[in-house]
Amino acid sequence: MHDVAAAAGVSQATVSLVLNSASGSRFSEDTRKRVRDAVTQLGYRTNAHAKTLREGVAGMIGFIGDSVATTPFAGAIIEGAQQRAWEDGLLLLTVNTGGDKELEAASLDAMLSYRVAGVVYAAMYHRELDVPDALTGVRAVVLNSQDRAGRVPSVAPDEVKGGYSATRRLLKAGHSRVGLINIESLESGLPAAVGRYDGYCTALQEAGLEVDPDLVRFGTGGEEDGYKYAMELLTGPKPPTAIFCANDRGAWGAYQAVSDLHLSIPQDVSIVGFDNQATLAPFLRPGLTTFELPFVAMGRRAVELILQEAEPDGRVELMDCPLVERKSVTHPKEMP
Amino acid sequence: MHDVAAAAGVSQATVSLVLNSASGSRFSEDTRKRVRDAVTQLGYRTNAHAKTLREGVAGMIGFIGDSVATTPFAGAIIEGAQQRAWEDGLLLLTVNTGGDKELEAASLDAMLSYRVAGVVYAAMYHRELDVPDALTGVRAVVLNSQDRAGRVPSVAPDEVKGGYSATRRLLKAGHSRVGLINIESLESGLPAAVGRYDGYCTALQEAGLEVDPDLVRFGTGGEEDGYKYAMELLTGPKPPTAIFCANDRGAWGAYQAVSDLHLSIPQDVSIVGFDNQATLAPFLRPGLTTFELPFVAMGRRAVELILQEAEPDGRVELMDCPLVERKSVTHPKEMP
DNA sequence: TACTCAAAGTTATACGAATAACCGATGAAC
DNA sequence: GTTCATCGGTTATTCGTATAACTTTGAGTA
Repeated sequence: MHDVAAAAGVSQATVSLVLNSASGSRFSEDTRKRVRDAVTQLGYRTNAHAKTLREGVAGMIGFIGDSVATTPFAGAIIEGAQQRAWEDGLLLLTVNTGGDKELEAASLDAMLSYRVAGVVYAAMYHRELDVPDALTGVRAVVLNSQDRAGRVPSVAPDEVKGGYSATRRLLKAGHSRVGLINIESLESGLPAAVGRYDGYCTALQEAGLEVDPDLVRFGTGGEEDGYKYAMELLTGPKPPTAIFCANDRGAWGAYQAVSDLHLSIPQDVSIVGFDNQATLAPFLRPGLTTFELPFVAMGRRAVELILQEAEPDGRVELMDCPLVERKSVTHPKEMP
Repeated sequence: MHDVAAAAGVSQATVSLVLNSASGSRFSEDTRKRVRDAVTQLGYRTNAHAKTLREGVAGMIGFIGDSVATTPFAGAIIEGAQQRAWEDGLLLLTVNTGGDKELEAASLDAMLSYRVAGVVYAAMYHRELDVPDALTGVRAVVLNSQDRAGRVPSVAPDEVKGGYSATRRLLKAGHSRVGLINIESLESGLPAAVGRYDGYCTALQEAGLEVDPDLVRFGTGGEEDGYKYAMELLTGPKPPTAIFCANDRGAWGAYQAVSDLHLSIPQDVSIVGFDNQATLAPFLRPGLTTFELPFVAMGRRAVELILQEAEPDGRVELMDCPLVERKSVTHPKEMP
């Protein structure tokens, strides 16, 4: 900047003021032009560190993920966070810890050394977690999970509503025997498993139907469980006419079971998935009707909370999972 | 740091020297203890910007990707880059441009303002690209692609060797009629399509076999093409006993075709894929033998090139695609 | 006793930008 | 003819750290 000042024949302060002050009338047009010319000619670029040093806080937001970068469907979470950050001219300083607590602490430390405006602490899957102590000193948001201690605000998908909507989708099509293949046991405490089950029950009860334990299965989220339990349900005494698979991988297994039974989707059995897994759901035949985890929206929202002036509390903000309509749902056979 | 100095009853310089100097014998043990106590008591954390300001270059590396974060199988590329960077204590400043050239230029500018130690310019898929001008002023590496102008060094998968190895794998199993379902036409110029085809031809010729155009198909990379062309090849006059699908999605389609023809993999036809797509290849039945794009290794290598002292040239560094052995290959039927 | 040397610190400065406070010249108002 | 505002800048200082160069003290040595 001194070089620019010298080249333009003005003082360093003038350069700074010309480049930054919004109210442009402070200096003569001639001077401003000389400054700008010198800038382009010298290829001058401002030093963000000097600026940060003076201003106290950097134009960066820290993003710590456990395995977000390597988890296919969660990469979008970074995308959303980064989009929103950039709208305010901020960059993202990202670290993928792979679950390594030591790396987590060390990199968080490094981020704080860079005086980031805040830290997004993102998890690969929705759960309750303990945030590192150092996080409580900064503006922080837990993403796709919730702080067990309830001190840090968080943004997470609304699993209950998701399970409710998925079940509603099938009920609305006319089904009254709706199976559920869940991704985990309720004892696991996994919000996705518990919440989607809750939503399922609520939707049924609201429609005046009972929750039939014979129609509910708890697996481990793999497609082999989807296969096994779909097989069980469909070959049972009173088979369901529709199945809500609490994840797309399970739905894939269910597709294979339906195929092996020489039945068709959706004519013989309707299926709704969950996750809208990009590499799977659109490519199944027929395309899988499913619900999307709002990764981009959640990433955006988390950054937004950091940018907000308001003092954060430990509130959990739940976001809707939108329906992605494809071809795997229709009305049951017996209904004309 | 001044506060720490005051609390410890020493000068700021002493604090700095105590905290940073490796040769510890400069100060008395007593003083050093007082300094360290003051640091922990005050919760002092060094200001990286001040440090950078003095030293000229930041402990950060810029990472610009077109859609890397949202492309499922390429997230690993960030992972690798970040791992390697962290080994030298550096953080990654990441931006996902989504192909937006304006955003790309602006964010690159911001990165340079932060005096990053270098910039990794990563592409979602392997191609030839034009790097932004501003990149030539910094230490930069093109990742998963190549600089058309040849000025910036790059790291990319060795497609030719990949195609060669895949074909070899089938030849070694005893097949002599090996089909190829490619992901794109040769005219597309797509390195993955051209390279894998080259490797395929080389392997055949090396084995004394001719490249039979009737056994080669060019699709667009979707599973529907895999289905269609596998169907064509297998119902043709002289069907292949093995097919090399130049991507896993195509292989998935081929699986479906084989199933529809009431044939079995690998008994009736062996299949080799490419990409080792995490959400697909391990879950097909039987598991798909395929080749892995070395994303983590490439990410690591790119950062390594930036960290290296050596003055970079425009060299293209090709990295091996390792074989991931599963269950979709065996010897042909007629061979006992 | 005078001199050297090591130990244990301290002082001063630079990095690059932002900005509060100041300053000189010109023209208008009273 | 003095005052006073305005224009168009400049000077000086601050942020937090690293480090070259210097100082002080005390012990050892010739």
